[in-house]
Amino acid sequence: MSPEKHHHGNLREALITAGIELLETGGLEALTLRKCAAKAGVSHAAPAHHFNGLISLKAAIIARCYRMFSASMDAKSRQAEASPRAQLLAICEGYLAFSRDHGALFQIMFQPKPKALANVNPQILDELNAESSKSYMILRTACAPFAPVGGHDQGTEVMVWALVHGYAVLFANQPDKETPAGTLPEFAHILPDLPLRN
Amino acid sequence: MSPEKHHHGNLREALITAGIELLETGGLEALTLRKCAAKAGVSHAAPAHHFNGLISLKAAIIARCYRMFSASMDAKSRQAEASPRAQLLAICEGYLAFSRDHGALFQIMFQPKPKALANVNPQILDELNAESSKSYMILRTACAPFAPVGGHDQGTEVMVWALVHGYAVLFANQPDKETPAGTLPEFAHILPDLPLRN
DNA sequence: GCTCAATACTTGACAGTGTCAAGATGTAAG
DNA sequence: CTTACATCTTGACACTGTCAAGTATTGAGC
Repeated sequence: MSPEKHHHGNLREALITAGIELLETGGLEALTLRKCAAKAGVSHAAPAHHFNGLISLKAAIIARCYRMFSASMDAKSRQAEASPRAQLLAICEGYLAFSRDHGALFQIMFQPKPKALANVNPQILDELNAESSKSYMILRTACAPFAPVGGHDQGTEVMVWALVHGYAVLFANQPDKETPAGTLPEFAHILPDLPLRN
Repeated sequence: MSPEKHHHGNLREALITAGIELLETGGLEALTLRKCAAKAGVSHAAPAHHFNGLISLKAAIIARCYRMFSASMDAKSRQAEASPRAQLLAICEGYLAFSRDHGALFQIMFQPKPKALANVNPQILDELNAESSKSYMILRTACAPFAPVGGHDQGTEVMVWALVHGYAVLFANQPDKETPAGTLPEFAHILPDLPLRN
């Protein structure tokens, strides 16, 4: 149970940290099992004893990314005033700030993970689902004060999520890319006016 | 200039077609230079004479994908009535239908392509930009009848694009994934009411 | 018809990648 | 001390993209 167990200490966390560093500095395709192992100072096959292949390491990395993601939204939320609209905008600004400041992390989080996810350790998968649910709950809570869009229970959160995620993917996440013609409106200008409940 | 030039004929187009087939059947990571070459019946190094590396083949594939993408939106547009709202919804339905029916193509189209794009043949890059601009113009035309959202010139098209793209990425493109809690509202229900110009 | 240069393709190699099998090494319990 | 076990290393394999060198086909000039 002690953190200093064997040769290395806690290799598991070191590999996740190494992976995030690789992503931040080199982008999506810089993430490699062997480079993570080298960065952690172990041999190329060492990770296999902690992660069920590359896909499992990715899942563990993504789980930690979701924690940073939630923190980014929470931080903006705390800085904003308490009105529902200000809170919702703050959540979205946290969403967009993360996609801007941690582009590669944002990409791997929402990159479609194919059937390969079936091979990952159930414990890691559970943690991943828990963290992503937590992030979603932040958005959902910020949407709760507003009347349901389109008369559908999940209408507001689906609309806001799609809007902010599309904005992030198309514009915020790609620093160079501008709107095909002209300047880009700020997100606050394209978020529709949402009437409050009741 | 004749289409039957050398051993193979027009290997260039055959490689693009092979790549699209690989994507459709095996997903993003099934696309491989060597598999494309094998599918076209040539040796593994043959593509190098037509494409400046894998990234150039990808760019050429994406250009063809944009053509299919535009066709999908155009088809829905022609089936719909002429009212601005019906036309805009039809364009979006074409957008979503493509993301559903050609998930891997949709993914590679909007996958963030890193600095590597600098290495692709300028001619291929021009074609890619031309095709993606054509697709964007379809959306822009459908947005034109509506008053600018947020008082910004590009407000409407940016809002609609972000909304439909986010919806596609988060829901339509991932067949299994449902909204985290409950059922998913249809896109028509989350597209806000947009007042016409003037 | 022949020569010759250019184009299209093949073969072979190299450094990477993920993954597996087998062995070595340290840890901890009996 | 011994034994079982978790951890890590070494080595191999197939696969990837890319490069260098060689071969074959095409087409133009004469």
